[in-house]
Order: sequence, then structure tokens, then C-alpha cells
Amino acid sequence: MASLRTKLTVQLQKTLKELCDNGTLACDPPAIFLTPTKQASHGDYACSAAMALAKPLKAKPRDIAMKIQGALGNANGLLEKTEIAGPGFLNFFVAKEAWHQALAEILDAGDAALCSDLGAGEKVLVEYVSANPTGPLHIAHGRGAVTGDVIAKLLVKAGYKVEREYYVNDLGHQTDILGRSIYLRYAELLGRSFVTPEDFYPGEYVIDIARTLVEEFNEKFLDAPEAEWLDDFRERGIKWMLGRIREDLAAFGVEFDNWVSEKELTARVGLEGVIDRLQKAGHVYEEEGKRWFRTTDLGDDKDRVVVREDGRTTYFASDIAYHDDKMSRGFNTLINIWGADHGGYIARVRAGLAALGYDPKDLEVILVQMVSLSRDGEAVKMGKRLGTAVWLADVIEEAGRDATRYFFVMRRSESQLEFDLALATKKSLDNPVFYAQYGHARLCALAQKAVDKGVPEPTLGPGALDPLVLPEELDLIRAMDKAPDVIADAARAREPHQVVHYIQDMIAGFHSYFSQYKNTEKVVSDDADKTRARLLMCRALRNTLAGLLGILGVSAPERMDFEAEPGEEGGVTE
RNA sequence: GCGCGAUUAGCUCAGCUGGAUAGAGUGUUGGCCUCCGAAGCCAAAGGUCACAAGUUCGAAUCUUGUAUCGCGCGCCA
Repeated sequence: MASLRTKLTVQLQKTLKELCDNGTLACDPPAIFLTPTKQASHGDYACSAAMALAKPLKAKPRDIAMKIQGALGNANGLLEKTEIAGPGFLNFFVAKEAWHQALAEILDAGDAALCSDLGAGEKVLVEYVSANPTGPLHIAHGRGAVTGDVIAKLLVKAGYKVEREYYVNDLGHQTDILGRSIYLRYAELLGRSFVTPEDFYPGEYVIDIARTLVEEFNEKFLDAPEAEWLDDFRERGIKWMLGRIREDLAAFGVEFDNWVSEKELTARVGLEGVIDRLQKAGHVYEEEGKRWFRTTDLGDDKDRVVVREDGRTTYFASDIAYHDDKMSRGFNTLINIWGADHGGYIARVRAGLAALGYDPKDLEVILVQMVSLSRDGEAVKMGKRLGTAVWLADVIEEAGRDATRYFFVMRRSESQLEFDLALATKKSLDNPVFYAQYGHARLCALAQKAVDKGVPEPTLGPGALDPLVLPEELDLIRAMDKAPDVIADAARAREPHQVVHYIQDMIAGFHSYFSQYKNTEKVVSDDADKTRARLLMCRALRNTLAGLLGILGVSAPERMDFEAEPGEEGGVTE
């Protein structure tokens, strides 16, 4: 759906092209954009094109603005008037009728009201989480999970064809450590004592896995050499962990189209082929018995080993193969959501793509900064190796799925996130998800109020929206109208937090409107025409809000339970 | 040392390809419930946009340098 701003931009572009074509403006048509204004006296949208053109045209900005103003007219009925202000701003005042028309279109569009065709069907692959199956998901994985999930949803709304993918590192040294850790716990459960080696996963979950192996194998491997049990222990450990990771993600509302196993992928494509291609392109050399990829030629800090002395390939080698596989599946854009601690990895993966003949810019990496968790005002130290990680599942249980998801995308990815569990569970507006959900519930209550009073179901007919003339009502329509723009912008920038702020603004506008007129211009009143118009507006608002919350994966409750503490069972009624 | 990220109100943070008087929440202070949901609303107070140069009609935004904090710098993943 096109917003009014988009329609007006199109009109303005058309006008400028005409002015340039007929010589009124002796230049090429400039790229223009409309900005929403900050104050009502500046109209609804402003454009600074005249100022930008002043220098190349060697003319006064205000004179240029006047020419544009005259040629634009009422922009096909969209505008009530255009004013020239300040150094040369064009301030556009949208006609009431155009807002009513916009609202009618929003109501007609239904779910499509949030959509745009920015992506034009382009294929995008979003890879996120991809946590090693050597331990449960912790809180930082959670942030990456929601970030990826919401970016994927935004891209879908913005007209991209999206696939979501989890890359499972089910090969390598770390998985061996998992297998050995399980074995030590297995032996312990069978009465043996042990000292923990340096490479060891200390988490409780390892004991849970070991318990299943005691059940399966009894004492079969108790004194057996490693070669006899390692494969079984490793594979069962990975399978168990992956099962738990899937459960945690499902409980969090995070889903994937594909789970790509490193083990299966490398078996299928064969790393030798990929390394040969690197070699043929002249990027591989041998030294000290190892095969190196000269990534320094392609923007990396140092060269990287792809094949070790003993012939085993490195993780990096399979990651090159994985990204090659992604590109070969026809994606124009690869978006990877990584933790900030993987930042140093970007250059070498890009180098891999470049060496294989792809444009390295097609890989975008969103680095999600760390989450610092505090509980009751005290910082909680994190350390996966120390077993002091905070599991995502525990956080969700404590704060609730809605609040947790909302918190994780509230801030820009580049900002470190302060996650205060006490705050997230608190019944206050520090916890903005409740504010937004409350707004939705209030809109539902309004609709119910109308039903209770015997007001007929409002229908959209000619002139039905004409009674909407209060400035706050027009503001609300304007807020809704820009939804496809906000989503497209957020999708383009890969910035979920923009949606959060948009929701907050829209809800604040509604609460303000509601409170201000609760004793005068009520939504449900004795005036049938006004009631119908306002109920229609509220319906659009409710739909918009529900759609936005849906993008965040946060529920839009029809009622809020006032008694229960948020975060506990029943705190939010679906 | 090098790379990436951050630095904006007491606190937590927005600020959209450079635009008009830098915003929101929270906290503080003071007002609103015979009301369609007060988990709400309204108002006040609160700023050297880390610092310094530069680019131009115009900089929180772009460039360079400095400072402080976080992350990374493995033939782990």
C-alpha cells in the first residue's frame, strides 16, 4: 500500500520533471524526499529541494520554491495548501479529504495495509542464531534470535522473498569436547570420580544428557577407550542439544525454514571442490604443511588456514562452502545476524565470497552487541565456559515471552542492551510492552462498549469518515498511514527497533486522544455519524497495532488482567 | 598495538539518504477519575549532543584526530 507521503512524493517528482523539461528549472530533476514535520504550523510534510537546488541554479531558494509551489497546485487533490517558509522550505498541508481517503484505503486493505513492494520479490536469506549445539541458548542468543526473526518478518512485509536459516555446527573440536564432557558425567553417574579437564562443558545439562546415556548403555563404555564411545556420545549429545534448542526457540516464537547441518553440507558439496576453486583463482598457498587462503589480498588482517597439517579442514573452510552454497541457491542478499564477538570474522568470509567470484557486499552482517544482564540491580556475569550463562529459557519463564522479545529489539543492534530482569517483570511503563498491549486492549474495549450499547457494526460508506475533523484524529490517521513506510524503512535499514518506537508513538497518540476527549467528544456517543466514523478509525488503529505487534512476535491481547502480576501465568489474556 | 561498536537530560535510550526551537520513557515536582479501562492523561523542570578541528546556506548526523568504555585479534566454533 502506498502512503500519502509516497503519493505526494510521486506528484512532486512529476512536477519537478516537468519544470526541468520545459526549462523553468535549468537542471536535471533532483532526487527529493519529504520529511514529516515536527510542528503543525509547518504542515504535514516538508521538502528542502528548493534549498538544495539554489546553488546549482544560482537562484534564491524561495524563488525556486515558488515555481515548484505554483506548478504543483493541489497535487491531484492531496493538498489543501502549500506554504513557503524559513530559508526556502516547502510546507505541504494535506487536505482533510485526502486523509479520509487514506483511512478508507487502510480499512479496505486489511492486513495488506502494512505491506509495500520495496523488495520486488528479491530473494533474501537471513541466517540467525546458529548457536553451537554444545549447550542451551543463552540470553545473548535470544537477542540475535528476535533480531533475525523480526528482520525476516519486516522483509516479508516489505515485499522480499525471505528464507530463514539456522546453521548447525555439528562438526569439529567443540562437539568432541561435548562428547567427552558427557562421558565424564556418565562415568560419574556410574560412581566414578573425575577431575574436570581444561576443555569441558560444566553445565548441568551435560548431566541430563549423560543420564540418558546411562539408561541406554548402562555400564557398557565405563572402562572402554575413547575410540569406542566418542562417536556415540557426541552424536547423541548434539541430537539432544538440538532438540532442546528447537524447543527453546519454538517457545520463543522463533522459526526457521531451513536447518543446515555443517556435517551434511560438507559431505554433500565436498570441501575439496571449494578449496580447488580458491586455488585455481590463485588464492591458496602451502606453508608449513598447511594450506592457506590468502585473505589478506581481499581485505582481511591475516591469512587463514583452510587445511591443517594433518589434512583436516578448518571451520573456516566449511563456512566458505556454506556461503558459496547460499549464493548458489540464488539469493541476491545474505543477511547474517552474529554476536559482536564474531565481528573479526566478517572480513574473512567476505574474502571467501570475493575469491569465489561473488560480490562480497552481498553479504551483510548485523553485529548484535552484547546483552548485559542484571537481576535485582546486580550485574550477572556471563561465561559459557564457566557454566554461569543465563539460559534464554529461564529468562522467558521469568519475564514472559512478550516482554523478553520486546526488550530484545527495543534498542539498536549496535547498542549494548541493558536487560534488567527486575524491570522486565515490573508492572510499570519501564516495561513498554504493557503500554502497547494496553493500548490494543483499550481499543478492543471500545469496540465492545459500542456493541454493548447496541451500536450497529460500523460500515465504510460514502462520507462515513467525514466527521473525523479533530486534529488528534487526523494525527492518528497520519500515524497509521505511514505504517508501510516505517516498515519499509526498518526493513531496508534492518532495524527492528524502529518498529518499537513507532508503536510507542502511535499508542501515545491514541491514549492522549482518548483521555483528552473522554468527557466531550467520545468515540461512542449519541451522535451516530461521529460514532461510526470514530469506531472505524479505532478499528484501523487496532488492526495496525495488532499487525505491528505481530511483526515483533508479541501478542495483542483483547483484555488485560488487572489483578495478576505481569510475567506470571495469566498476566496477559490472549 | 590493530579492527569493529558505543559516547545525546539524573537514569535507560530515539533522533530516518545533513534541515526549522535536539525528542521519548523513567525519575523529580504539580494537576486530572459522578469518566468509553487512571497499567492512562496534562504540565513544569532537566542538554557544552564526550572533546577539538574541518566540509557548507545549515552538522547530534558527514570527514579527520583525541579521550573513555565494550567486543574481537585461535590451525575453537
